[in-house]
Amino acid sequence: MAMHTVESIPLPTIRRYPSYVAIVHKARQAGVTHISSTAIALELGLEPIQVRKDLAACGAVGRPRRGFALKELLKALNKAMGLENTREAFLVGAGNLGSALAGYKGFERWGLRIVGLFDSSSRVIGKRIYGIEVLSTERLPELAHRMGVRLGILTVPSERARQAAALLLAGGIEGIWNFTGVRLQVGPHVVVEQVDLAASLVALYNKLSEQKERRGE
Amino acid sequence: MAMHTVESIPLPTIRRYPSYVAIVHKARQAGVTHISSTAIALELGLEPIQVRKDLAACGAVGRPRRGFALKELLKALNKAMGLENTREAFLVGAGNLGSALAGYKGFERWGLRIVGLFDSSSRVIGKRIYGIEVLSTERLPELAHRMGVRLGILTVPSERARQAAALLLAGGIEGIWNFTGVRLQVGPHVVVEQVDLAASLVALYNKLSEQKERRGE
DNA sequence: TAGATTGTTAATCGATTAACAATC
DNA sequence: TAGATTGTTAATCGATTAACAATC
Repeated sequence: MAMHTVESIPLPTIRRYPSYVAIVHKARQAGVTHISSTAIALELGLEPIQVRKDLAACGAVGRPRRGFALKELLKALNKAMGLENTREAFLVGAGNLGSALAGYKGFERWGLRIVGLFDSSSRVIGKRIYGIEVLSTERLPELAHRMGVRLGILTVPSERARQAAALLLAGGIEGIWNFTGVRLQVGPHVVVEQVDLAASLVALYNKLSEQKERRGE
Repeated sequence: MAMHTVESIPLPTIRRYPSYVAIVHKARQAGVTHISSTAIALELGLEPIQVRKDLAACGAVGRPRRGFALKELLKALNKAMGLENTREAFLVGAGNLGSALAGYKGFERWGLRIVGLFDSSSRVIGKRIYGIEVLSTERLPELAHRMGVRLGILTVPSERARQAAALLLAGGIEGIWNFTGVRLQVGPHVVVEQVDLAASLVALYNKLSEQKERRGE
């Protein structure tokens, strides 16, 4: 069967899609049926041409003078983001950040469901956090296989990052959402998305000082 | 006084600096005095040439055959990141994520001290979170001015993002670390660093499916 | 000395932005 | 129709990567 290869969408474009979705929802609630790239750009502080390029990438088609039909646009964006099916994830490290993520309802909207919490500390194991019991990390690999869970969320202290990642890999996990600053060594079968708060903080400092320099120290 | 303009460092480079610092610390504990770009690259999964470019940008100078002196390198990195002085921040939105950030000790290492917690919900106001009392958001602008706080951390639900940002701006804040998905409209005097978890999650999905495609569906 | 490593200069690559014809 | 908006094709820009001479 000849499968026509879908043009792969640049990652920076993909990252902007959630904010486009937010705008589309807002427009829907305002009662309109279409939205132009200009309007989206204005709202997000982007260039209209960039919005059009991004939307073209997901296959959305607009109409001159009207813009993009909200319903169609939403469908195209969701499809491009891979939000058609829900994904289940295990979270390792039920500390402050881990608990916060486990308690955050908003991820359901982005197709993520946290179905297991793991920790290595006996002070936490057995407790319930937002209705989910915290299990010993020892049980992770077997459960991951049995439940067919493919995503891992890593929120352990950085000293334990490697160790925890090893458990996820042993469980056959395919993708890791890594909130530790540690760069993980994973094989070619596994992908990692890094959320690096230290990097972000330092970027903020830099923007601040650049900005001050711009207007004379 | 003729001030020689410092070459501004690319943001992607700045964002990698914290992970370089982590490697340098690790090397120090291992008892060595120098480290090569090759060694750093190997550890982080980068190209040696990129590491050298990055290190050159912060003014670090290495020696052929030896690499970079850890002590000097650390000093140069810290300076480039602007970590010489500590920065105080107010956090708005003492929910799950906000509390987690307030409780995270690791930020001190990156020069950040959270000195005020604010929330609009009377169920939270007056409570103490990790030793800091949660105050009413109403008091934020005045306190920010009085205490000279210049950084704001935004962890409110997205519906209240604009409103909370307005309070920070009223308080004369210069930089916002924004954990809401909402793109804030701030004037030219204020910088925003976005931590967009939805964007990150969607990027992870994309990497997953790209990866699967690469090895035949 | 030989060879590993730095640092500079040039080439490549990918994303953003610009220009403009097509369209409703 | 006139004019706003799309979408394509080309130009620009910035970061990454390559090539290689300099250095210890």
